[in-house]
Amino acid sequence: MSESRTIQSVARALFILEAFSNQNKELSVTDLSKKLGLSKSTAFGLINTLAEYGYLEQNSENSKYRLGLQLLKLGSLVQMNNIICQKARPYLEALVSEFDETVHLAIQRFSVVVYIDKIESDRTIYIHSHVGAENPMYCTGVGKCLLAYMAEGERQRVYKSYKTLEQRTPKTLHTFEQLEHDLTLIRERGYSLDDEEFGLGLFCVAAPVFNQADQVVAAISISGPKAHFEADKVALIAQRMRVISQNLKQSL
Amino acid sequence: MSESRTIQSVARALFILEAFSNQNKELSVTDLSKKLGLSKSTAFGLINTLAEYGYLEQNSENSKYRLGLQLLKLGSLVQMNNIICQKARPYLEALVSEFDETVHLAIQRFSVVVYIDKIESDRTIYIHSHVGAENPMYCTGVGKCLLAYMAEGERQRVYKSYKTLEQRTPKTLHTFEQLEHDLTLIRERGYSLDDEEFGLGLFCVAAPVFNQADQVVAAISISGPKAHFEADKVALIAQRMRVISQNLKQSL
DNA sequence: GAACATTGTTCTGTAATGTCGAACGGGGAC
DNA sequence: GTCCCCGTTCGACATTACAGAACAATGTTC
Repeated sequence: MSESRTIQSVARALFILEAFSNQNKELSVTDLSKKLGLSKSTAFGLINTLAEYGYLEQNSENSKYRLGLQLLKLGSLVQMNNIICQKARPYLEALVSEFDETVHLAIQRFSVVVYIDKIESDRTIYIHSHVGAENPMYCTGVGKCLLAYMAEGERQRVYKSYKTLEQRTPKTLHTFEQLEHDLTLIRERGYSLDDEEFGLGLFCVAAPVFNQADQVVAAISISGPKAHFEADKVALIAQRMRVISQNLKQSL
Repeated sequence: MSESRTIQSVARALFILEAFSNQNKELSVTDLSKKLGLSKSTAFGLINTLAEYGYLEQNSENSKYRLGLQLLKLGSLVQMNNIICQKARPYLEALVSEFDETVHLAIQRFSVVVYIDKIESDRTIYIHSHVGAENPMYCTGVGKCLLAYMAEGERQRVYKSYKTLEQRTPKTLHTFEQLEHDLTLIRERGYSLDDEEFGLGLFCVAAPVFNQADQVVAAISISGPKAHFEADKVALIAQRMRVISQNLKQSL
């Protein structure tokens, strides 16, 4: 839309926040000024403002900055305000306690999925997703679910945004024909499977979440090491998922 | 410190984010411009910038704005980067599953406690705290724990920031003598109790979390309806808490 | 159904504001 | 002690964000 009226200093401040990551937990003024191509004093002004209001915090030992607690507050506010999160939480908890695998709740945003809730199982270690993280749609359980049930026109727009379907593993569906075929399958049985398409050794069962108008608004998934997912267990999970999907529809 | 170099437009943008709350999930441009005393066009520019980068989202139905998913991402990043959260999580989970009451992890920030993690029990409904939320120190289990073990000088500074100790319930410790007495008690037994001091019907057991240098860095608590906390159960909880406190010290 | 009110959004001139470069001051490393 | 590097402050310039009015698009009222 109107990228016209974006306020420079605000945008720069937001870039500063986004410069932080798991790899860069702490950044100095000079780090940030280089990263954004700003003068040190400009960066300092922005950083100082963010710090003043709790969006950044300064480590008193090395005087570097890290993300502040204010973001925790706002982040959890987002989650609480999200009606889908609220309604789905109990079902996610039930899934974890029944199957002891990590569960996710995800929604679509542009051409990717965003995880909006997650409960980890104790016994899985190698899923390093997190709330707020983004992943491609074509190779994840939740993503394929959302693709399968979204409006045709919108799916085409998502497709356009993919130049190619990067083959993350040998099993990744990397042509649009394969993908479309899988989506049909998903619609037929009401749930999606990700059999090492996103990562080797990773298995995932996902199901769509509809609102009362029958539009997909989210997807839930349960994922873990492939070894844990024998055929009959998958069938059981799928059945549970379908029930959850139906129950959730009533309340959305 | 230097409140001097705060950049106006950035500060205003942050105020916009902070205008949202549980009561105000969605706000319009005019709402926000009035709330901040800005012209509509100024507010629009700021809002538009925030929306551009995912910090706000526009509801396509009523064209109002709400907090965006980018905040979810950053918020969860804060939590992940926080070493205390990471280390304490498993213990919190163990507490929930053993006692089936809501647990919190909190740290001090200026003169208040901030909850940095929380796991809810199914059976409690009336604790409406949330991650990122702030509460006073003198009348909460975690707050008193932190007060009890912090450096004398810092405690005095916190005291100074309290004009009076607002008596939230008849049981709230509302004089500094009462409070100091309780803090001594806490140090003696190694845990704190909040017996309807914060809210009627609410009981809470909390314990300090130390780093290896023996400084309090956080506190954990388990809280719920007073009726659930009989004397022998409290004793058991306190014992568990002490063990957790010791174990955590090793890893911090 | 037309007049109205109210909203989000665009436009434009103005001056306040954010920007940069340079300089300051403090803390380690050697 | 001397160096270097970093966070922080200063000052001058012009870029940038600001307010107010105008516009377009909704929804409301009679």
